[in-house]
Amino acid sequence: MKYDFNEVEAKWQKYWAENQTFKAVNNSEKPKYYVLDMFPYPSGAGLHVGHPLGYIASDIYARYKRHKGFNVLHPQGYDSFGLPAEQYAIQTGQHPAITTAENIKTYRRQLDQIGFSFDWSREVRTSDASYYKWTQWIFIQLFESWYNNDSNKAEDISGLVTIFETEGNTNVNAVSDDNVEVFSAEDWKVFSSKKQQEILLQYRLTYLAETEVNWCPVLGTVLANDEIVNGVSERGGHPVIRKKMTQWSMRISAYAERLLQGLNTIDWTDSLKESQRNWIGKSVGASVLFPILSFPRGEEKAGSYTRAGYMTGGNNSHLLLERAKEMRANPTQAEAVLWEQLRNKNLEAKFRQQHLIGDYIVDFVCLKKRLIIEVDGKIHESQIEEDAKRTEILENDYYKVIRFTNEEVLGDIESVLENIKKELAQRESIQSKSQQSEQEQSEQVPPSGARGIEVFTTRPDTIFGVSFMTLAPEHELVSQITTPEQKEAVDAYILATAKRSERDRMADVKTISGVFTGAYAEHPFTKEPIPIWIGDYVLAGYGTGAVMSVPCGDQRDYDFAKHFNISIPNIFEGVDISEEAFSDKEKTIIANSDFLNGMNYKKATKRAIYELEQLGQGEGKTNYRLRDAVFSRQRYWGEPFPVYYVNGMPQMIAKEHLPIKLPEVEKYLPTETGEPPLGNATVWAWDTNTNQVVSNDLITQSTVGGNQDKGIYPLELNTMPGWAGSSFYFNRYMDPDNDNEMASKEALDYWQDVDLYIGGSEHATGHLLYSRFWQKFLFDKGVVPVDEYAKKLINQGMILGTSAIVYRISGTNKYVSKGLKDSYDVEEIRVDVNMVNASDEIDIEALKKWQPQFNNAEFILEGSSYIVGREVEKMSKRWYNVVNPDAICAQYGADSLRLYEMFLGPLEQYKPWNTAGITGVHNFLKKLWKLYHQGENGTFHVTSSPPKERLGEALKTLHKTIKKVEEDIENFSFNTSVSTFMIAVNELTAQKCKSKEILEPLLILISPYAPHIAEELYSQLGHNESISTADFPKFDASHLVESSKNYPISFNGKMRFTLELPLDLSKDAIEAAVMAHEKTKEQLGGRTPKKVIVVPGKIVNIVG
RNA sequence: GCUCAAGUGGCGGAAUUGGUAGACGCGCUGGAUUCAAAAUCCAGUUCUUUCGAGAGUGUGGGUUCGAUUCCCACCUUGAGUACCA
Repeated sequence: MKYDFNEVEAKWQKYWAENQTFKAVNNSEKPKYYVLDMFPYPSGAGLHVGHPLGYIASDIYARYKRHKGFNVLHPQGYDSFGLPAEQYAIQTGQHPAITTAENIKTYRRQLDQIGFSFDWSREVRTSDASYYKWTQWIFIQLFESWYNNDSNKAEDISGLVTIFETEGNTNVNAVSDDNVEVFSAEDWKVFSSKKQQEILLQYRLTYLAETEVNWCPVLGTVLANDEIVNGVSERGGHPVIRKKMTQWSMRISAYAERLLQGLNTIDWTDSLKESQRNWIGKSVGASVLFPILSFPRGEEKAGSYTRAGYMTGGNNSHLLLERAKEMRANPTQAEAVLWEQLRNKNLEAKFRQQHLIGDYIVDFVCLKKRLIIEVDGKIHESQIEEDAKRTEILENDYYKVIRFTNEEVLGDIESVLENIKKELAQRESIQSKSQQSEQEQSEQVPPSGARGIEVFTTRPDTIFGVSFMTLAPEHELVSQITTPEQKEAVDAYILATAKRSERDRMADVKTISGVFTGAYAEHPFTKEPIPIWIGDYVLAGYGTGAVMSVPCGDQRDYDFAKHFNISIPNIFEGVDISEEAFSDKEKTIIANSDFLNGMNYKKATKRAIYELEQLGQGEGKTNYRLRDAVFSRQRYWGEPFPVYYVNGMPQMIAKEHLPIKLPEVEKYLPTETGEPPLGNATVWAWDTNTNQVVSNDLITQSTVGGNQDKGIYPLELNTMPGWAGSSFYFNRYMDPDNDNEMASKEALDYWQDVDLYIGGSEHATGHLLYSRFWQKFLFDKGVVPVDEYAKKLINQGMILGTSAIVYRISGTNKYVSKGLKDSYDVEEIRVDVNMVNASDEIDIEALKKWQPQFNNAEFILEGSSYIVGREVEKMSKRWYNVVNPDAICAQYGADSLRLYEMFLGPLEQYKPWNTAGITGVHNFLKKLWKLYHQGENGTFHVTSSPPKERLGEALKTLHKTIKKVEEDIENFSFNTSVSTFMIAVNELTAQKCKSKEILEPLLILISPYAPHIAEELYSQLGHNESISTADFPKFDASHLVESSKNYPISFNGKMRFTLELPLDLSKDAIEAAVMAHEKTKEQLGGRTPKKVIVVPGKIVNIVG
């Protein structure tokens, strides 16, 4: 009987499908084991031989675990939302759902033919509404949550609202936007609903915010940081620019520390953990506030300012103060007149002139009554709008603003005063809590201004080494602090920086450039003025966009200081800094630093932070590089948001109305007005009465809130990014058909987490980070039972192509064989690898037919054949080096493909594919088959009564194999177990073993790797059940006990000959036996050895 | 630049509590079988060699009786990240 692999494989694939052999149950006496593959995006090109590598490895492990008595969950599905289907739709008009369904069909066929033991009953597709219902649900959960730093977890937003209602937000320790205003419970209660919603958005774990995003004009969408490679889009390599847009974001930064710490609890590869650590980018140090001295050195010293006191200006208060001073000195005529009346407390209220409130200078103010009086001259139209805005902001802060014109004041001062009196009488004394605390706070700030430049540093211990500060050119303070003399130079520099693209700036790191702003900051301890520079080596996007420059301790600062001749004070004991900066923390001893003198890095850091805190000018701080993740995409083929807008504020659709299905559109391109593709949908409005998606015509937006408001509102036009659906699919597999929950509690509690996850390392900072984030969130909310979803993760390496190259003699149609090419001037041309055999000879007839240019070509051969050149590179259509698994399966069978992919090399390694080598494993399978078909004419022949004489040897072979294969699988060393099988089969063949006692367990060992042939031979042995759950053979060490050892005898460490000796010999007896041996004497040539090393059971080494 | 991998025959690769380097397979060489080819089987295959032997795991040092394995320095390749303060 011949090994007809095609027939055998088809037979068993059918059997497995019909019997649902690999269906997992959600409860079992057996222990559970969850083996997961990263589900594929079903691309139009189908699978090439590189794709199944990880699936084969995980399948072997899953099958092995079944043999070991586990209830194994091994599911598969499709990450079926994505760009390529959409781009295909744009080109052809074909609906992405149709393309996707077709591609999935191809994938399924290709996967099936390789014989994977997937439980297809649990298949998920991220683009199915029944699936993305739960993607939408999780989005809503994130929206309804905030991150409480005190409990260190996500909590329900309603709890936050309760806190706001009872005590305002002063004591809330949450992860939120940076610029949240402080308010009291009273404040909160009188805020408009819209304002309340706006505030809550600043706390929610998914929030709508104007953010600077990576916009790709060609793709017409935003991209996440991890979707950009070298400044261009990962897909297609299109340029990417920065652009401000209102987008949904995910507050992943809230989880930065837990994402970092969690890495210590999971068994993932070091390189992958390292990638995530880098991406999170934790740095511990201090934030330090450097007050700004607005004047160049010498003109005015710190401490001589008017106390800012109750003044509440922002970062630029010092400048506004100057301006106010100026205005006070030069009042308009009307202002002067009115001030004359107000200053003398004629109205029994204290007024202040040209006073700073927030970021505004108001003409007159009575702080006690919060009444502001403005006197306007002739105002421009344009200013009316700004004044209105200003009034609104001030009124939000409980000020009342009244305005008079110059004419009114000058013409009829009495009635003006009368008006003011009236207003004063109506205003109660207001001294709100927040105002009080504001006052207290500002009383404590240093005299030189309420604010300054905040920097982040990891080396607060070097603070006495600061000799200048550097701001990013984009820093918001730059324009405010620059002195008139420096303005021109600074503007020119900013312009020059802005012109350079991100890429240029990255590429050119050597050129040192920067400009002095003319302004100075004050050192927190020495109170010395420090010049403030701008330079493009400081990045606006990291930390605060400003650094305290310590040239003696940081090479970039050092280079900058050298270049611009700034002093480089040395604050390190016994260190020479004449050539370069000294950045070693370990050896640091601080000097010339007042109270830090003599301390090491650790001590000095602690002390410096303590002293800064005493001054109120700094604190210990941890900074993370991880940014919040933008969650909106301007695409069609993605999950729609369960969101509609009332008054511009986002509203969530209740869970029971999910899923919100993707609407039909005419065109998949952005609309003419620049809206995302969903802007083309005509039925895309939410009816809050019927809770249905309805026609856009019904939207009554113009009368929102009014009598005509029918409760029908526009839906969100963006869709979710690719990583949304893949961030929880591993949980969904546990209970994929559940329509009421993402997965039932029972299913989640039973399966818990993934025991083994196999996939590519390219997802290190994308999918693998986002999914950990969602898992932790779901854990906080009590949805899932564990906060890390994958215990162990292995990255399979990539299988590379081996391109074939022919050499055309330049300017001719002649092609020269590889060995002769050096005598000619040639061009390399890649040709289809499928025409090349194992000896690198190309099939010339096939080549002639392959492309017309070869039709009449002339070939200069080596001997009788044309040898091609080889190049290892990524498998890709453009290199003609793609090998299709369909062809391999047809020619050699799935078992051969599986074995060969494993045999190529270690799983994690990148390795080239060369189809030629597959004959080796294919021959092995044929030999294996033969081992069971040694009867007449190759009929099946296995005996259950063992021939005594050879069974001992066969048992040794078997148990050696059991031991090795078991170790190999546990260590994911699949390549070596294939070798082990070959050795076993070679040995058993040599032994002419026909015994069932040996050949049956052997099949179980092989079955995870080559399941089809194993099933077939197993059934021929008389079994009616699938081999898949047969018990894994038990290793018995007693079969491997040896009585003697073939000792290698080495001289000075070089092995010269071997000597067979009994294992129970003593050290001395071994030495005696070796020394007595003829060859030993020969080697020594009469010399006496200095020393003889005997390691019983291992080696003998003779020195001398 | 930094971080993490990795460097072994013509090729993919094996071997690490330090103990016979090159398992297994491809390719190649020779032979058997065949009219011939395919297929199959057998033998050989790290390099050099004066056939005694000598050298050899990226390079140079070191530790050791003994190093592919441990230590130091360097080179090369791949991956990630990048003026991260």
